[in-house]
Amino acid sequence: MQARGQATAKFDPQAIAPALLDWYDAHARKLPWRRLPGEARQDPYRVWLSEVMLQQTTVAAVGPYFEKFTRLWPTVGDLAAADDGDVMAAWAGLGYYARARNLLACARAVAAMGGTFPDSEDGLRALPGLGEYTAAAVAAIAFGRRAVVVDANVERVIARLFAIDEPLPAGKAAIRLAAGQVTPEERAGDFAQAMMDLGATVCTARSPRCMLCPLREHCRALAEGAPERLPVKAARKAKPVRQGRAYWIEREGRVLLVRRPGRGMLGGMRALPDDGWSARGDGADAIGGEWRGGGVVRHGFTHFDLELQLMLCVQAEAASLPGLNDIEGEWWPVDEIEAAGLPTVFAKAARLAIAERIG
DNA sequence: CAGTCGTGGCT
DNA sequence: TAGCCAAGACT
Repeated sequence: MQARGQATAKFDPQAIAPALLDWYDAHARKLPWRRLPGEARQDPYRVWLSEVMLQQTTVAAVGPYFEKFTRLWPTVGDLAAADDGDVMAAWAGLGYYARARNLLACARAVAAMGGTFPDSEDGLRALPGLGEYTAAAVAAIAFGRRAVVVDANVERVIARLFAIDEPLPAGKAAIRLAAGQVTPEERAGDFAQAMMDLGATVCTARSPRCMLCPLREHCRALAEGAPERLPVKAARKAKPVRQGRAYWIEREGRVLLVRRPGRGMLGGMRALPDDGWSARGDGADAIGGEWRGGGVVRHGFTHFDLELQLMLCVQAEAASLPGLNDIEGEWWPVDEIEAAGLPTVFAKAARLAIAERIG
């Protein structure tokens, strides 16, 4: 069964960290939130901010947002003092908006503690938006703590190294145990980042580049011949398609925008009025006036696909629209719609509306 | 445990 | 193309 001639005899958990750290010293990705050459340790604020942004989000997507946030709010105290709407608008397009709400709550909690982040895993874990992963990551990367950092990259690398084929999420316990066995006492932060670099560039989900892997001699899954098979994951449920309507109500070059409730789908974000496709309604569907269809926006969310029918009401005067006064909103200049901070689904709808109202 | 919660890129 | 996937947290 040793089709590729890899020696399982070399399987040695103690050899993994040194080999990986050597590889990291030579191949670490240079990322904006990593310490600069000569810096002993990374700024906890920047580590925390990047880790929250990177939750379920790619490095490429995070880059511009990290630059924007650190430019607008260089310290956790600056962020704590920021206006909620400004922060939500700055987050627009990055997704999972509960992260932005928790980000502000966390910044304010830290500010209330004197502006200094807790330096222990337990202390960090108690902050809003920091779960098991993020608390461990910040503790290790920013504070040099020996913490076992397990994200999807680490799960994949460990599942392959140890040939753990118990399906996730049930297999997380075994993976975490194994991760603890290979996490070094020193340089735990570098080790965590090395595991994630390896997972992102070499030990990838689809077609792992095992020929380039510094741990190939230590990998049971490779020795068994099919590393891409791991980790095993439970099948996903099919996504339903939901229908909805959004309303573009414009007069004198301004469009009516609303603020969505503070929790739930797109919570806290600026938006177009809609008919309740996301379990809410703002009354716009009851407005009388001259409406015309403006095309359909298709947008995929995590657990459903949306077909959003855009409705346009451009030339009517506000006073002539029965029911409009029932909506709490703001008239936003259409020319500056990019600055409104709309989530992507509504940004798509706005682009379509602007194209439609011209043609 | 299982559902909720975005988005863009890759295969 | 359609599905899969990503530095998860929260309820």
